[in-house]
Amino acid sequence: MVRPPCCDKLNVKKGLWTEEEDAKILAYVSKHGTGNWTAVPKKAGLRRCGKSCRLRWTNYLRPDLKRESFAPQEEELIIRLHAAIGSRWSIIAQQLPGRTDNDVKNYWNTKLRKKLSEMGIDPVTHKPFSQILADYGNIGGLPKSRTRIGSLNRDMKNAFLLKAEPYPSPAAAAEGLMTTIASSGMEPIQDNFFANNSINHHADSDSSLDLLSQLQAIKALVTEASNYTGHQTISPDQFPNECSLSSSPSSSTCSTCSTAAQQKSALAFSWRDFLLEDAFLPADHPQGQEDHALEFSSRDFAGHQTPNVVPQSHSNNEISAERKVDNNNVNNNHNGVQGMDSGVPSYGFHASSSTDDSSFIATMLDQENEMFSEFANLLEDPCY
DNA sequence: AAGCTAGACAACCGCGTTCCG
DNA sequence: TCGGAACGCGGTTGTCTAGCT
Repeated sequence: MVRPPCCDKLNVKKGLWTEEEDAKILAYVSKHGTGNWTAVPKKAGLRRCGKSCRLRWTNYLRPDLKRESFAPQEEELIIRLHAAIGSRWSIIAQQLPGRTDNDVKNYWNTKLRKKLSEMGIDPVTHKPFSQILADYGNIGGLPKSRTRIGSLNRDMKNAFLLKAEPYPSPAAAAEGLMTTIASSGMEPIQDNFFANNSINHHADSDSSLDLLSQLQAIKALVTEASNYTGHQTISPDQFPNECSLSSSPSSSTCSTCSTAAQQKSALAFSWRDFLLEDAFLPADHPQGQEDHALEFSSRDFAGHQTPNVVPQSHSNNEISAERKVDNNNVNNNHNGVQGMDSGVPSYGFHASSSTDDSSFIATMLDQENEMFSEFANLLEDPCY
């Protein structure tokens, strides 16, 4: 690959940025503004690639960046958006004021992916692992993708072979996340979006959604979020660490929530709330009746509000210290989502106690190995 | 106390898209 | 219309640090 001209010099510095370099970037931007990043290194007196300068500014130095840890509601929104549009981190980040795509991506890779895996849900497809394995039995219509299978392997490993499981059981893990959902008061994604749009989404939902559909998904989800926060976009102030659906005053004033949606209580959450609706849902499982207004264009997103965040100046250490506080807030909210199994399709997977795990894992892995050997040729991806 | 490991996050890389002459 | 430069994005890697043995 041909390096960009700005990076063509052998003496371009790489690696972590120093405070001096940061100061130069800040001084330059405050004086000249952003843009023409290729000229920045020279004008700012930096031995850095312009691309690196832009990245440093975008991901770290920008004054409107939020430094605090992700709130449960932000977490929830990320999960839902990821379920809707996949790893379009920049789009997801746009719905999280003060967060960069890099932030969201890192948070997903380090926290959320693992959390879903521990719940027995494939973070790529948002389906239970057991169901994906079952899909292999009907492999005829399955797209060949080593990536997805690799992900499955990796995430199943996370889910079942962790040496120290943070949760006493998958059910507890699920409960922790479900409680997060309950506190956010949001609706299941498939009810509010997929079920109401004639989008043919399959296991590989990422590729089956066109841009407009993705934007619609975001719109619906963000609208949902704002219904509970009472604001158009989500700002830091709108994310209390703890909240309950029942006490959310704005839930009754929502303009786009359907009656059916409003009738849902916090106790109505189920496993499938985290899954993409698909053809495998039991026939007797009626989809949501909500009919969210989705008549808008992609322009709706162009006017995304810029967050009004007070500029902050943090050192790396400060940020690290702040972020380390976060995790406790995420799972400490076990405020009584009971009856996880009520109304929950099992998909052949049962959140089990630890005593059942070994046999369950063995069964799953045996099944996986069997299918891999049987369909090895199909699983070969010629692209690699 | 030293070494090891895993988690968190910053930064880089490669590629696709957009812009502009 | 075309080609090069700039920009933006997503995946991946590197580095630092805290916790554990």
